[in-house]
Amino acid sequence: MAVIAFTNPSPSRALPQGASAKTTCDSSTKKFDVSCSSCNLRELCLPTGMNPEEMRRVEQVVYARRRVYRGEALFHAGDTFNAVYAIRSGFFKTTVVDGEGREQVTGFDMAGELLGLDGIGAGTYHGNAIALEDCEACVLPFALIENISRKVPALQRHLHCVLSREIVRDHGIMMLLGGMRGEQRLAAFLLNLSKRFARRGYSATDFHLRMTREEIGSYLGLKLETVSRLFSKFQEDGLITVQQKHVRIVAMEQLEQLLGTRH
Amino acid sequence: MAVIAFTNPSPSRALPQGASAKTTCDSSTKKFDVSCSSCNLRELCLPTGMNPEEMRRVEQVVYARRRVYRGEALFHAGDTFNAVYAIRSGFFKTTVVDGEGREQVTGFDMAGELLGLDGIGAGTYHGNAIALEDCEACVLPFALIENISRKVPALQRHLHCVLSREIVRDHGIMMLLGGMRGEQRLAAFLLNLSKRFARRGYSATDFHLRMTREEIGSYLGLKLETVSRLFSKFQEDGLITVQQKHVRIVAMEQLEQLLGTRH
DNA sequence: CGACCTTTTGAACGTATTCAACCGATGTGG
DNA sequence: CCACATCGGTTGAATACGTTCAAAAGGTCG
Repeated sequence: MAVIAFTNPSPSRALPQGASAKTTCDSSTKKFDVSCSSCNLRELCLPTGMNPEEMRRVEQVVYARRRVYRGEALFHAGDTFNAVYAIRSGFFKTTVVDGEGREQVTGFDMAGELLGLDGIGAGTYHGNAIALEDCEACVLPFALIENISRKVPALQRHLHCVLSREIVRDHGIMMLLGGMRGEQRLAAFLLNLSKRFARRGYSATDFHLRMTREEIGSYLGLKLETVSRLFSKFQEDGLITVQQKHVRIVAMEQLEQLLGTRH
Repeated sequence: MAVIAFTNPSPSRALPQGASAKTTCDSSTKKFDVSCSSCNLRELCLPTGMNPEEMRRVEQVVYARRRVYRGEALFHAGDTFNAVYAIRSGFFKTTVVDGEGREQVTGFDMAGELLGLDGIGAGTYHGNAIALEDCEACVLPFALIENISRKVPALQRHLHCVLSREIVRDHGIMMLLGGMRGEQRLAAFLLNLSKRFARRGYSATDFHLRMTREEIGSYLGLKLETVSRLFSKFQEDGLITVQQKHVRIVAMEQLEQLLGTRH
């Protein structure tokens, strides 16, 4: 039923018919029985307060699931944009590469978050989404989202909120990169991860970093050596303990205070 | 006719009836005869390829115009979100302020660009929009945009593109802040301004900066003294000439090459 | 004209980078 | 199963870049 998505009912200029094959015929992409209503990421992905009929329609948006193994890309910059992806499990990084080949990590994304929104405007994805561990994602053909959101205002609103929040999130990162010292950047990063893990039912104080020091550095506008030094310093100062990729936040309060200090 | 906007036909959760007064009764806000079709910013603001009937509906979105004098705010962070604004004339800066009172400039905006998209998600604006000179903006009540975009797919698509492009723009700034040296940041800034002025029919090489060194610095993650020094250096190197706020790009090529050099 | 704001420039300082060496964990092939 | 190669991480020392503090000049506006 969901296949009608690819007859592309929207008047969009950037979603050629033929291109859908790329997303749908991928060997790792599988159709399945949709049941967003029973998905435990429901409250992260979906609008609230829909009636059963609306819920039924919104579930049509989820066309398939896709497995992505560690190191593989969910999509690359320049790929034709057909769908956005909702992460079901696993951990991604998103990156952009500029004309000179400089790569920058723009985000780390976990279950319940949406990837690919940067592709709507140009018809091709602007950045890359790379799996940092084995992942599973729901494929949401964007033409279908647009189509159904015309009929289900709750979905329309939800989409707009998600897009807007992405902008707000980016502003937060700009603030971090533009105005904070290394210490504060790393503190902000750890606290942000902590909050998001907690929201998903994991420990807020004890977690496993899935990205390298270099990736953290790229995200925070620091070199990997600097990140490493800061981790060591935080440990010496009794704020955290680190062993390789395992981090434990020992003094959450003080970590938060770090953000408050001027320069 | 456009007044129906404020009967708020959408099921949105964040647009209380009463709040509309704030936007509409402002002394500087005036109703007027809409004519997007004859506006010379048409191709910047509007979707292309609409039929006359669609055009008529989309024009309903423009509820009023608002004058904002230099130094005044179009909106402040925390204000109730009701509308996004299309800049008709003038120059704005957008800023965000974090919990500790640190302010960061997130963008400089000129004619044809949209402000306020950061307010959709939370129902209140996330940042401030301050006029850097006397400005005029079209008031586009967001409930109305959502309503009409349900019926005019071209508008829906346009909105999504605008939101997505804003995300892409922010990623560009993150890249700039995260991975470039001061020199490159300022070069990127000047080239970006140049392109946008050119697009609007102004000189690409000769323009007037409407923001202070401090605002440029905040935007670029540099201190005002550094910005000043970089301007001087660029002048010594024969890339530009500067006198206060007037900039002339002398060697566009070399300025572009600056972006290409590693660190 | 005078007060104030913005900009420029200098000198000392501090933070993060660079280069380099080393360690530890992981994974592969003999 | 161990040796070896590789990758990621840590740490040190020298350096570079941008900041900070300070002073003064140039503009702008009442």
